[in-house]
Amino acid sequence: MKLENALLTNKFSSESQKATLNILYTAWWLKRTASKELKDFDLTHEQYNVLRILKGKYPEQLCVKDIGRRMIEKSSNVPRIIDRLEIKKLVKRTVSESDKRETLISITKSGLSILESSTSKLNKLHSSIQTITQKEAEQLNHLLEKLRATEI
Amino acid sequence: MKLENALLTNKFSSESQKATLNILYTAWWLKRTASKELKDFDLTHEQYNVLRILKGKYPEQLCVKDIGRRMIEKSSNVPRIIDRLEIKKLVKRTVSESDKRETLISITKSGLSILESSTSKLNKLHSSIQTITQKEAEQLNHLLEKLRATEI
DNA sequence: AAACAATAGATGTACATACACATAAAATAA
DNA sequence: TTATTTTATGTGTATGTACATCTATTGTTT
Repeated sequence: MKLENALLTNKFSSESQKATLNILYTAWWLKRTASKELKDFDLTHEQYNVLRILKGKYPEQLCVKDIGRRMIEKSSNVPRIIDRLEIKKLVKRTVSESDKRETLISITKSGLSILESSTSKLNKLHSSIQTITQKEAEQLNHLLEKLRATEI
Repeated sequence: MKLENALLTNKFSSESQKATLNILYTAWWLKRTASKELKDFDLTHEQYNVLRILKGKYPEQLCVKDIGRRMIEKSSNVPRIIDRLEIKKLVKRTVSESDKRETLISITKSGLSILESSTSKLNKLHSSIQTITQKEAEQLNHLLEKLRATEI
C-alpha cells in the first residue's frame, strides 16, 4: 500500500521526509505482523527479541547490560522484560560470581523450545510475504545505513 | 553505523531478514532523535503527530476516528493522547452536533504556535543530518512499499 | 415504534518505553 | 585503608501500545 493511502495524506514536505514517515510506518507494520504470530506463544515482540539474543550466545550466559546492547530498541527496560520471562520460566537469573553487581541471564530448555517453534512460525510468515529480492534487500540495507550516517 | 555494530551480531539468516531488523532499528533511531528535540517543547513524538494531523486540516475539525486513520501507528490510543494535549490546552474537544457519538478535536492557537516552533526545530535537525539524495529517498520509498506489498 | 445491531469514544489492564533515581558492589583516588 | 567515583541493576513514574469491554448514540429491521 502506498504511504499516501496508509496515512490519508499527500502533504510531504520532501521525498526524504516521506521516507522518514515510510520507515516509521513500515516498522510499525512489521512489528504488528510479527506480534500477531507471537501471540499464539504468549510472547511479545520484545520478549522474543530477548530470547533470540540469549539463544545467539547459548549456552553462554549474558548479563543484563549485554542484552541491552543487542536490543533493537536501546532504551528498552531489560530488567522488566526479564521479569516477565522469568515468571514464565523461559529464562533464569543468577548473580555473577566474578562481579556481584551483574545478573547473569540464561535461557531455559522451555525458553529454547518456545523460541524454536515461534521462530519457525515467523520464518514461514516471512517467506510467505517475502516480496523483495536479495539485491533489493541489499539496496535497502545500504540506504538505511546511509540515512543513519550521523548516528552517534 | 552498520547494523552489525548497532546490534553486536552478524547472525542474519538472510539479507531480507537483516533488512527487517534494519528498518526496526532505523525507526527507533529516527523516533529517538526527533523525541530529543521535542522534549524542549514538552511534546512526545505521538502528541506531535496528532498536532501535525490537526494542522493539516485546520481550521477544519477532525473526529477521533479520523485522527486515528492518519496516525503512523494505527493502534495508537488516540483518546488518551488527546487527553494529554487537552490538559496542556493545545487542543479542544467538542461533541459533534450532527452525531453526538463523535468528539470533534480542534487545535488551539497555542497548539498551532507550539507546532510551528517545534516543526521548525525538527526541520533544521532534519536538514542538518540529511544524508541521502532525493533519488535515494525515492528508491527507499519504493523499496519499503514493495516490502509492504502483502499489507492488508 | 420497539428491538436489535453497529458505531464512536472512553476506560481498564498488561506490557513496553523513556528517563530519573536508588542501591549495592567494584574500581579508583587519597 | 578509607573515601570517592563509577558501574550494574532494579524501581518509580509518566506516557504510549494493544486489546477488551462499557456506554451512549445512531442506524436498521421487524
